[in-house]
Amino acid sequence: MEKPGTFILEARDGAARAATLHTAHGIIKTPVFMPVGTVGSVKGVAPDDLEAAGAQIILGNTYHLYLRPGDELVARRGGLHKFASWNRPILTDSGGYQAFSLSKLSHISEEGIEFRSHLDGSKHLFTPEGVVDIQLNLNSDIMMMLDECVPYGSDYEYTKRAVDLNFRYAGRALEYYTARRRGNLLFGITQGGFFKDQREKSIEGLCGMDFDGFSIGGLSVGEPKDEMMDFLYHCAPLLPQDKPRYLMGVGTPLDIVKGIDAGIDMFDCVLPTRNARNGTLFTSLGKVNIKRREYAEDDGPLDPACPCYACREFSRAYLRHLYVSKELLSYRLNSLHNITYFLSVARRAREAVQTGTFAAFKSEMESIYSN
RNA sequence: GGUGGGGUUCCCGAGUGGCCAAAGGGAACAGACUGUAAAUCUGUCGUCGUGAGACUUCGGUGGUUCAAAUCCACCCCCCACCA
Repeated sequence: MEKPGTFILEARDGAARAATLHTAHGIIKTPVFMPVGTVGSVKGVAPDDLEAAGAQIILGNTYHLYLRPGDELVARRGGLHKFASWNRPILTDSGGYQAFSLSKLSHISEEGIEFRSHLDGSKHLFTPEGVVDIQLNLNSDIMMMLDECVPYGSDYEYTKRAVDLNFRYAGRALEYYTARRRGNLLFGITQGGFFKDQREKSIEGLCGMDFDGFSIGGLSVGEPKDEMMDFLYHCAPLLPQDKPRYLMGVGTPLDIVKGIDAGIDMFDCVLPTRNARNGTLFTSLGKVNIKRREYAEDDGPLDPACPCYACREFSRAYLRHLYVSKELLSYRLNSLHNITYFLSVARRAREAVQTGTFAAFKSEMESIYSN
């Protein structure tokens, strides 16, 4: 077994890549989609569901797990893998995104990000160093640096200041971790808002540092889709070729395929699980709002091309009934399906890259989600 | 038979003279959701009309009034208690 962090590029098709990333809990085949399990649980499904769906790696969140149940408590339980009974790789986000999504409860300074807990209002300071410690306690395979996610609409001065601060956060996180390095990987997060020169500066600065991988943060934060794609295609090629590239928080099935097209290897998004709970299912035939009346007497499977338990065993009519009735099984089956589908999109993309048919796969996905 | 309470738009339920096509909730029908404070949120929800607006509606009938879901009379149902 290669040492954690080993990244092997296996195939390329245009800018799209197929690779393997070695971690302490196993090998990740990319492109990969990573289901989000913020508090140490992918909402609605159990680890055996995730394995059945083909999940290689899941996310956890530093901010949430630090607040509850506490990273030290998790450490005493033997780390997040053992605590949550998930033996495959885990990536933890740093909490930087929460400074953005919980901006009314947070304050960003040179020292770090101060939060008021959304649970009880208590104050907490996250520093680049402290966030590494928390993630070491969780023992995540891939740790993310504390970053400042620049909100859409921020002006140039604000963005520039954030990019500079982000650069200093990166240096502190890396220096701190290097002094106590174990088998965990630490990824840098590039920012830059919606100014290309700031994006370029952030990438140039971070990628000069010895991170194990690099991500693009701060996209899909409310900007128009065209703008997101413009920045994605501009930034992805600027990231190092020989390290994993991670597009944070993105996206729809088509976004993911376009991300791969731009040269991204890793994706995470709450969309498959959140939308599953809200009745929107992604299928090989496009988006299905399972609550719609038209499915009330539809005896066919949700997605005839999907091998998941929900599609194998149940009809659209039954899935609609479960959703409308707010049955707990609805959340599980819908989540299981969407996760299975997202994972299959990444897996098919990988196969397409390996066989040199990625362009055809991409246009197939574009036609499915054209409307 | 007596006394008291009640019948409101698909359901529950506010409303006791004009600001009422009628609060609120539910149901129904659509839509949103992108490093999860989200099993959440938004819209529509009498009919016709793009719209202004017009028309119909608060158990029934008749009446009072400029104006009635709201007041009066009678009638029809329902509930509780007493005989």
